[in-house]
Amino acid sequence: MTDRLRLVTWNINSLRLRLGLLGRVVEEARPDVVCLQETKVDDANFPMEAVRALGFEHVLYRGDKGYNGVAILSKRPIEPAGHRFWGGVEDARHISARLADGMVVHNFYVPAGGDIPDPALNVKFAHKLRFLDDLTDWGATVAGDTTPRVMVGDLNIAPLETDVWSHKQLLKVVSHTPVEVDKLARVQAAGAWTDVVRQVITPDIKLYSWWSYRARDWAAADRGRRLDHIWTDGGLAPRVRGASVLKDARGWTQPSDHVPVMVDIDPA
DNA sequence: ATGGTAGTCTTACTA
Repeated sequence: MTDRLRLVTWNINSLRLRLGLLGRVVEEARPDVVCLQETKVDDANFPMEAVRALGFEHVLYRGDKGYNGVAILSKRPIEPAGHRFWGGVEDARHISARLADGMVVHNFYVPAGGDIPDPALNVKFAHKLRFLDDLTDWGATVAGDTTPRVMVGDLNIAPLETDVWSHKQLLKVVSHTPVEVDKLARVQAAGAWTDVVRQVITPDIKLYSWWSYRARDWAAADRGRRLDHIWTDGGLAPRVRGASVLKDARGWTQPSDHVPVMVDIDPA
């Protein structure tokens, strides 16, 4: 019998620059597992000693020099559960880990997709759409699996009207366009995923996990989007006891533009 | 109002 698992996902926007803020998240939230995106560090320079000093003895990471990069930090033993490339581009946007009870955690950093929401004019948007199609194909292969599955990360899509500050004003803005929202729904359906954050914080409530650096006053404008997600398979979803978004982290000194999102999962 | 800010491979690229 193990204790309840506390899982955090956070686009940290440079791990090395924000080791101190990671320490603050760890101190305040006491997570057992932390999934990071945009670590922006290649594997040779991963700050393993600093991460270990925060209490994470079990760490998996894959990075690119200066861009992308994902990591799974764990206080409990984990083993690698595979990784691959998505959408035909070889960058570090996926890593997965298996815990001792068999639960597999997949950590994703979906491409932001650039500014123009047209795959014919914007190769970054085309890559984002192909990435989502690959996630759908993959989901179909794991949907029947009885292994407890968790999928987290910066999916760079805000699917619900209450996931954005203005549904109408963002319909043509990459992250909330109908083509992306439709494709994310296909990913979710194919993999039989449950959005467990919205299971706890119901869709009638506005909820954001990202606020642009470009606002004069991010809190006053509050023009946020919910880009960071935690999904589980249907069997695991009833074991999710709580979900929260650590909005305060956006107001810390030299913050990431994303804030941590967290759930607690009961043992089987 | 087609800007604005932040981080890194820094005078260019990504987000």
